[in-house]
Amino acid sequence: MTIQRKTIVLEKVLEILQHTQNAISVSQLMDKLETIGIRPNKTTLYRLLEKLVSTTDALSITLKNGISYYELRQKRPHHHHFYCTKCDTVFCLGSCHVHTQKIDLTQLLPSPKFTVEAHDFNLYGVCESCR
Amino acid sequence: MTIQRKTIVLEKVLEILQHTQNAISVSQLMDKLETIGIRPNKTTLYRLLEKLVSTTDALSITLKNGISYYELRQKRPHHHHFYCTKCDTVFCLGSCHVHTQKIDLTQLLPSPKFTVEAHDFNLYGVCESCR
DNA sequence: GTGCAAATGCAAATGAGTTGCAATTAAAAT
DNA sequence: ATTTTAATTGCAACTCATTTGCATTTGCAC
Ligand SMILES: [Mn+2]
Ligand SMILES: [Mn+2]
Ligand SMILES: [Zn+2]
Ligand SMILES: [Zn+2]
Repeated sequence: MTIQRKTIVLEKVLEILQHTQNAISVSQLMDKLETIGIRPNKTTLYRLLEKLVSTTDALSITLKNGISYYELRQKRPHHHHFYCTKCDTVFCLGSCHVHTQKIDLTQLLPSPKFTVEAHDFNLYGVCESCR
Repeated sequence: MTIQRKTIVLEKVLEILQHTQNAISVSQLMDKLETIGIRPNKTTLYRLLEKLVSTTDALSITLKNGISYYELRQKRPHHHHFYCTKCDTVFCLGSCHVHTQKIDLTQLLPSPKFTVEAHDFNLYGVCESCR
């Protein structure tokens, strides 16, 4: 373990992740970087995001379109997402209802001997500006 | 629209889908077909499943591993799934808590003007027999 | 039997994501 | 300041589920 090198790409990616309300995909990220004149190699970008996830600075969610979207953990506690099928934007939702409403997942299981390690919950539909 | 042809593959696939408790992937389906001596072309299988889905006889769920799992609609009303990360089995869960507990999704949205068309909810963990 | 749409098979393409490996580069050690 | 070392980058090739094009086969209707 040594000190992680500072890079322009890392800085800009963090900046973009900080300033967006949404979770974003690699291709959306590449597009945003392109608008500020940065065209990173996609392997580099995947590796950077993988590192952010492994250090728990970021998390990724994967939707049923098979695409992963990334966001910084620091921004919000555990919550879920809304995917707009028109504009492909992934909006963050309010606090997870499973936790706020203390929903007992055990009673949904085929057997109480199942161990639940994670859950995901996604809404699909059309966002305000796409209506 | 004409009458759909009967085929051995279709019959056997329906039979397998009928008799399993779980939602199954194309590769799991091919494995099961192979044990009864049927080795269908994978394109054919994909097309068959796509047809079952388009006629609403079946539905597919896609998990964060990027793989789609299929099941017959007639078997159960709307519900969600548990994915065992050890054996890759997708178990069907009890009735959807969003409906049974009348959870108001609107309050989770960034704005009430969002239109929710669908939701999915998946549990990930270890099943009874894999513990 | 003939005609025709449905079904099938094969190879090639797709597309997100990954991997191997060689080339760069920044930081640490000298 | 120069060398050493390890992190970072880029490129091409690869993976793997799924899709597509296209030519061939097969049931069903007449
Ligand atoms: Mn979020
Ligand atoms: Mn099910
Ligand atoms: Zn949650
Ligand atoms: Zn539900």
